[in-house]
Amino acid sequence: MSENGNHRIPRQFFARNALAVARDLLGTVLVHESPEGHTSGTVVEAEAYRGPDDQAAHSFGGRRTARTEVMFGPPGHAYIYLIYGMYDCFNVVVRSEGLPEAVLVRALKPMEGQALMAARRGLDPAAPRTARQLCSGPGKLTIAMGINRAMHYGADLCTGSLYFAPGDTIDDTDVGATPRINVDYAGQWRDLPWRFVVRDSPWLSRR
DNA sequence: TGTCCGATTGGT
DNA sequence: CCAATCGGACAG
Repeated sequence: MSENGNHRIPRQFFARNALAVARDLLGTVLVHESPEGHTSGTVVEAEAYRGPDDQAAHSFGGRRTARTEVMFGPPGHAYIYLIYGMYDCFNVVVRSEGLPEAVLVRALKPMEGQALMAARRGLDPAAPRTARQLCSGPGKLTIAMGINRAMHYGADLCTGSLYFAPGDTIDDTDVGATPRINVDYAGQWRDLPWRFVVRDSPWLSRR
């Protein structure tokens, strides 16, 4: 369907290190214009992954395989991977070609198309607690937004139907930084505060 | 080819 | 706390 005023955040925005992009992605709006309908949500939680030095990153050690290939390409494309054999996680490739960095989008505040999101998630759209469960985790938001690896791996987020649009500007005082979730295997990188959140947002992952 | 395990989630 | 579930990474 047609858009009114929404425009895509330009590739230049993503051509920076993962920490800067993860922080600045807070407040922007992830939009997916899919055949089934239009959904969108404001980013409230994102994590930075910096390969090849970052032991938590899939690109650690310069690991370049069919899965991580897109991380080595130009910024502004989707890196999507299957986790635990069940869920797809959505990342934006950042920095520049040859430097495999990415930002994992972990939670959104649902905006447009919440009924469609609930349907995709198999939740009762009328239940009072549903809104909170729609996009409060990386595996949940891909389902709610209709994002999957078959359709979106490597997708150009600056030209296609899946993109980020400008949204709220989040002041530094409203940004929290904590260690990333579930990266206990990452040695000294485990405790780095590379998870950025909108402070006190009710839409974050993990209750 | 075989084995191990995960950037998660939802139920016990 | 724990099972679900399967592709990727790597050893042999």
